[in-house]
Amino acid sequence: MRPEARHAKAFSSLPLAAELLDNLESLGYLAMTPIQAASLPPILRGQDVIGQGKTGSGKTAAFGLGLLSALDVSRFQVQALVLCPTRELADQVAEELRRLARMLANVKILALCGGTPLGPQLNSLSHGAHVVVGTPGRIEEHLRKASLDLSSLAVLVLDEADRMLDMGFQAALEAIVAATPTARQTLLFSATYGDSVRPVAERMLREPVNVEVDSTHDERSIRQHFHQVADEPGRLAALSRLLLHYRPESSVVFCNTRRETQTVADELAAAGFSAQALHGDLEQRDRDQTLIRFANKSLSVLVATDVAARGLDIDALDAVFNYQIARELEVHVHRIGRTGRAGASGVACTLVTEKEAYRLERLEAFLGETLTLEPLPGRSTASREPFKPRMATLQIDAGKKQKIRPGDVLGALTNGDNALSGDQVGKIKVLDRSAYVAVERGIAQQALATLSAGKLKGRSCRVRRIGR
DNA sequence: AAAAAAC
Repeated sequence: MRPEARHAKAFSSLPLAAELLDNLESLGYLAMTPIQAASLPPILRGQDVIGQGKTGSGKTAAFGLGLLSALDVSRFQVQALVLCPTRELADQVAEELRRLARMLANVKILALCGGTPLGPQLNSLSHGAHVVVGTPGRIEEHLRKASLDLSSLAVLVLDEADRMLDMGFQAALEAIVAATPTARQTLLFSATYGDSVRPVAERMLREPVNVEVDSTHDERSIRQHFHQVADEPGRLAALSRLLLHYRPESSVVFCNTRRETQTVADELAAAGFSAQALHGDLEQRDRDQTLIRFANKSLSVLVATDVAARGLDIDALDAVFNYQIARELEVHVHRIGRTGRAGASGVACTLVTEKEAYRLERLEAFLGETLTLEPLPGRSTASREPFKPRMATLQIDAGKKQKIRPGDVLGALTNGDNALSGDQVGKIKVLDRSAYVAVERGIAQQALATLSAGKLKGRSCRVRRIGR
């Protein structure tokens, strides 16, 4: 047991249903994290809460347990809505809520995001749901079509609340909030809150309780380095040198534009790195597949816009590289928070040109630390090879491990996730070095997410890399 | 001023 866990409070001290407590125990959630211990009592009393806690501090379970406790499962109406700023985050939150709700009978949790066909969503909605997790655009569209009824909503959650409250989401958010009862409970959660969001937040909430736990990242677990580069070609050379020096198995490179993300990913791939781009211009199925390959460790370097800055929960991310320094200071905090999660150590390197020096100064003031430019590490990277992911193994039911190769078809499995209906069947096929559920009856996308989460109708299914 | 999010 970790020393700080000694005085931590147990979930059993809260007025939670026995099914929830049993499930928490089976999930290995022993004690509450600080943000859970501070926010759950007011949440369970029905109060509005503005929660602030560093990335990976357990915010999802905090509001998740709150909203699940507020459900009346016998009423088949949408009683809780969670809004997220990216589709990937919404999917991840829905998955975590399903994990938390596992032992509650018949709780229906639906993810509604753009980039996926409307038809299946309309069909699912017609069968009813208790909890909806989604992105603003698609939720607004369902409201316009009257396919989603929020008049019985009891709990509204804004995840990554400061992003949800900024200008770009304003119109959609207002339309959605207007469709909910004013008597609802409203919960805001984020690692950062810019100054501009406070007044907007105050208007949405009623006498909110402010819960704040260690506002930013854990400085001890993330080593930050700043390196000066002369010009744009110098940036790419510096990045490739850093990748050869640290040789991270999994790392994210953040760029400030989609275009640059694509260029850098292409250049790295041409130089022999296992790199792919992730940004909002890509098809959703490409975004999903890239993230799954990254999680499976068949892809080593993810070159991304800030679509991946928040929430993205990939464990064992060794390093974050900022190709440019982020435009917003809060975003920098979210980006580097992708590494060093759950106590693991991580490194965050930021490339800075002379022109961007003023951003470094602002960051210094924001973080309240002295940030010094260091020379690039690793004098002798010339002879080093880029990190290459190896062959993967597939393990089903903790049984015999199977080696998998590109093109292999491993057989059929029934998918038991409650997001899918009936007897939809997918074949596990291997593309590249990652396991993949082949397209059959158009369910590939959801089946993919389920496979990577390790759930296939009672079977535990895990994709691992061999060696090292 | 860029990114995200709707077809």
